[in-house]
Amino acid sequence: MTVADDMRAKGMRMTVQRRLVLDALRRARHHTTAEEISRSIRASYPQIDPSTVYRNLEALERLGYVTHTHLDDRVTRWRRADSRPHGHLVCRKCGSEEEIAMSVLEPLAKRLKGEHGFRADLAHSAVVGLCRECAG
Amino acid sequence: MTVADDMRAKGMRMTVQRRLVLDALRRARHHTTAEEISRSIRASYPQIDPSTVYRNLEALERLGYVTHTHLDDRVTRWRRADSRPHGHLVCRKCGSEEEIAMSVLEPLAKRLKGEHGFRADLAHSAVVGLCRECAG
DNA sequence: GAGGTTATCGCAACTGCCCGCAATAGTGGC
DNA sequence: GCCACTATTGCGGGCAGTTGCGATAACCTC
Repeated sequence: MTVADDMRAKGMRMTVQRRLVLDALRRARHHTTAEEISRSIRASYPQIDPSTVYRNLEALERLGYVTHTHLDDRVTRWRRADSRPHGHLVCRKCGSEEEIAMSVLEPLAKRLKGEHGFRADLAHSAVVGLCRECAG
Repeated sequence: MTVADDMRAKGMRMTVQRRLVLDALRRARHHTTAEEISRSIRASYPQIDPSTVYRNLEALERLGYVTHTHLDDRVTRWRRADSRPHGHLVCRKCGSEEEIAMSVLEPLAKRLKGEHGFRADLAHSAVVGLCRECAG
């Protein structure tokens, strides 16, 4: 089942714009921003509006093809859903970012599930704090 | 030592705008938004610019008088630093919010400190996921 | 392949928030 | 009190992202 088929099966349409967003995400090897995707598409197809890119990222996310993460700035980071999930440590002072294994976050997820029935997505937002250097 | 003295000792100035922001934060009993603070101040002092409110919230945060938290929308929540810290569970589907004790988050903070030397502020961003009802 | 339905698009305007700049006004020293 | 210094302000404009709307174009049916 192709992405296009999956979309059609859900009453959605496979448009050129959608395909371009998917391609851009495939080319980007890691986290990307909507602005970056928009810019790379508009280099070849300037008539495609940034808002279309945003809406398509959301649509693809609803279908489970992409996910997004928030670090400690105002920019949303996007990645394909089939890339390996991981957590982020972001230093609020120097801005450094470190990726950490989900296994580190697992015990908290388990506890939230057990005590609150809450299915936590701990890859969704970075853990903010002070890195080793800045904590002093 | 009053807030004003503390500010002066750090080379900052106690302005009417600053005092109004502090007062608004004192009146608000829980999380507030900058927009809310701005609106309540501008009701009486319409000449005070929203950007001034934002800048003052940041200044007061640097001094340690207030902190902010991110739930799962684009709005920053502010509260006085002397209110009891706590975590948040936010459901990405129904939007429900639940407050949780910091003790639940403590073990992760301890582990991040031990394994990565990272001093995590786990009250800074909400844990996003699916609540008991939406997880099904 | 033509036609009708409606998901999606491009556009323009808007949001919460941030920033540069010239004008203003707290502050410490006299 | 008055002055000089400079932190802070209001303002205009920018940024990432969102939304309403009329026009367009994928899709299904025949």
